[in-house]
Amino acid sequence: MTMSDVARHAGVSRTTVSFVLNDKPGAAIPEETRRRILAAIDELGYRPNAGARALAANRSGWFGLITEIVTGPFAGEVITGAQSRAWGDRRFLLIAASEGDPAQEAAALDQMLEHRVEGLLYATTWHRAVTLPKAAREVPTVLVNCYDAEGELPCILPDEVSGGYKATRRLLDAGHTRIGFINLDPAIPAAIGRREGYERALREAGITPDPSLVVPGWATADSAYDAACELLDRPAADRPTALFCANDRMAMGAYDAIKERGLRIPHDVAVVGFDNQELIAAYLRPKLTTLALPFEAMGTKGVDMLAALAAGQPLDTRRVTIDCPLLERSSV
Amino acid sequence: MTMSDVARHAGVSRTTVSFVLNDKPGAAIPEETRRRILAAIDELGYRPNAGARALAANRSGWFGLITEIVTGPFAGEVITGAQSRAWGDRRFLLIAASEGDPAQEAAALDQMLEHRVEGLLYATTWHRAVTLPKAAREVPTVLVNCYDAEGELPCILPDEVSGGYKATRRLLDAGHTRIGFINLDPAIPAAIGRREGYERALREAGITPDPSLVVPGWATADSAYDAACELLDRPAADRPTALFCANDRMAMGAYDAIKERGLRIPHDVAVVGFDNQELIAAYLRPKLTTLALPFEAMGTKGVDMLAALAAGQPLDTRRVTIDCPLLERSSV
DNA sequence: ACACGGAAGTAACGCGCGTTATTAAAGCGC
DNA sequence: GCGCTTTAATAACGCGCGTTACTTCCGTGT
Repeated sequence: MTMSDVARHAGVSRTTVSFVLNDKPGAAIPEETRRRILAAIDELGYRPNAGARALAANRSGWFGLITEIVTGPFAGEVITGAQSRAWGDRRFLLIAASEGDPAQEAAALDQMLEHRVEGLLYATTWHRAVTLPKAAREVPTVLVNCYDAEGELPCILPDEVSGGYKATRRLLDAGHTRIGFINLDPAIPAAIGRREGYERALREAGITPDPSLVVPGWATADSAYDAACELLDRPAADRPTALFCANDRMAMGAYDAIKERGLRIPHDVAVVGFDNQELIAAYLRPKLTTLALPFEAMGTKGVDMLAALAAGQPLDTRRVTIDCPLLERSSV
Repeated sequence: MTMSDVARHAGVSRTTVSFVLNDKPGAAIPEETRRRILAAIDELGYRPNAGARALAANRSGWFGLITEIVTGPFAGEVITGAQSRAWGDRRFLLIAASEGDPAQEAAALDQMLEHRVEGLLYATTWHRAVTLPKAAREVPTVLVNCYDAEGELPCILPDEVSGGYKATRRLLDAGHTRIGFINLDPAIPAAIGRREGYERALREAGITPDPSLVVPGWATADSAYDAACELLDRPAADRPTALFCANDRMAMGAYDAIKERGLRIPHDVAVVGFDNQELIAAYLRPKLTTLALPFEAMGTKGVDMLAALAAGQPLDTRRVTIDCPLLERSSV
C-alpha cells in the first residue's frame, strides 16, 4: 500500500495525494478531488510510511531519551511526561537505558544518532552533576534532573529549596516548633537544597535552626530508623514533635521508630517525606504527607525545550527549576 | 555526511562502501580497499542513516511496545528486558503508554503501523484477559502478562500456580503448618493460580487446606491489615503462625497488624509476599521474603517470540509461562 | 593465440515520499 | 479572435541506501 496505489485508485497523480495528505498551502485542491482521495485512502487502508516521509522531508521526527534505569519509579514518569508532549506534536521518543554503564550509554547514543534524532533528553535518577559523551554535542541536548559541570547545556531541575521550605512550612503551620530533619548525604544537591529550604522556613517563623536536630540518613530506611531513634530519645522537653525526612524510604524507617515507642502519627509526632514514592507514601499507615518530585513535568518541559532548540529558536532560560508540589495525606 | 561522501573520500564507488558496511557475502573486497573505506568513515565521522537503510532494505527494525502505564514499577522491567534483547539484534522499541484509554491505544497503534513496526508487544500491569484493537492483526503480536479471550494470540504469563506453591512450600519448610493466606480478588487469574499453588503445597505436605485461613484482601494495605487482624485474633491454638500475602502492599498491612500485637517477624509470625515491589519489600523491616514477577524475563521472551514471528518461523508454544523466583529476605 | 573463470568494482534501479518546476485547461477583458 | 492570469494537476528530481546486473582486468590452461 503506497501513495501511488492511492493515486491510481483515486484517478489522480501521486503528487496530488501528497498535497492533500500534507495540507500543502498554496496547492489549490477542489473539494471534490480531496474527497475522492480521502475516500481512496480509506478504502485501501493506506498508511503513510513514516520512515520514507522522514527521509524525503529530512526530518526524522525522533527525539532520543537516555535514562540510567527504566526500572525505577521515576524514569517512567519522565517518559510519560515526555511522551505525552511529544506524540501530540507527531514526534516520537527513542528510549534507551544506560544501566549506568558508559559503554551502553555510548552505544545508545550511536544508535540514536544513526536514527537522526533531532534532539536528546538525558535524565538521571537522582539530582546530580553529569558529564556526557561528546557525541551528544552533535545534536541539541537537554538535561533532566541533572546538570553538566561545565554549565554549558540547558537543564531542568526540581526546586529542592522550595521543596524543603514547603515541607517545613507545613509542619510549622501545624503548630510544630521543634522539627527534626533526617537528611540525605550532605554533599548532594538534594540535601543541600532541602536543608536550605528547611532553615529558611524556620527563620521566617522566627526560629533559629538547631543543627543538632539535623541528622544525615544515607537514604535507607534502616539508617533513618537509627536517626529517628536518636532524635526521639532526646530528653522530652527537647524532643522534636515532627520529623521532616528527606525521602520516603527514610520516612518508612522513621515510622517504625515512632511506632516502637508507642507514639502515634501524626498525634504525637508528625512526619513529612520527600519524593512521593507512591508505593510507599500511599500505603504507609497512616498515609504519608510528602513532596512530589515533578518528574512528569520535567519530562514535558524537556520536550518543550528540545522542540524549541530543534526549531532553531533560542531558549529563554538555560536552567529551569520546577516546583515540587506538596501532597497532603495523613501524617501531619 | 552520506555514503557518497565516504565513497568519494576513499576513491571508490558508493556500492563498494555499502558492501563493506554490510559485510556483503560474495563481495570480494581486498583488505587494502576495506581499510581505506573504514578509514574514510572514521575520518569523516560518517554514520549510516538508519531510516534510509530501513527504506531501502524494507526492514524497519522496529518493534512496538504498548503498555498501560509506564509509571508503575512493572512496565519499566518489561521495557528493560525487551530493550536489552532487542538492541542486541539492532532492533528498536517504539514505546507507547495507553494510560488505559482506548483512544490513546488506537492512536499509538496507528503511529506504530506508520512506522512499519515488524511486531507488537502488548503488556498489561496485571495478569488478565484483554481484547486488542483489530488493527493489531496487521502485524505479529505477542501478549505480555495478559491473554486474549479468544486465545488466538501468543502470550507470556507468570506462573502463578508455581509461585503460590513455592511461597507456601517455603513456609512449610520453615516448620509452619497453619498458614494464613491473604488473597486478592478471588476472581482474577493471579488469585486463582496462587491459591491453587498454596493448596497443592499444603496437600503435598499432608495438610488439608482450611478455607477459613484464606481471606480476600482487595490488594490494599488497609484491607490486608483488617484481614491479618482477623486471622491473628483467632484463638491461640488456631492462630496461623505464618501469613502468605498475595502481594507486597498487603504484606505491608499485615506487618502493621503483627507488630501492633507485639508479635515479632519472623519469630512469632512469618510472612511471605508476592510481586517483589522493591520499594516495599526491600525496605520493610524486616525485609520481606517474596516472589518476583518475572517481568524482565517476560519482556525478553516477548522480543524473542516476536523476532521468530517476524522472521516467519512458527512458534513452538503459543502460551508460555515463566517461573516466579523466590527472593529470600528476612521475614521467614 | 584464444577462451575462460574469477576478482574487483561500478552503473543503475527502486524503496516511498516531499517538493519544485512545468503544463494544460479554464476564465477574463478587450 | 488574442494575450493574460488563475486554477488544477502532473512529471521529474532527490532524500540515503540495498541490491542486481554488468563491465573490466588479470591470470590460467590449452
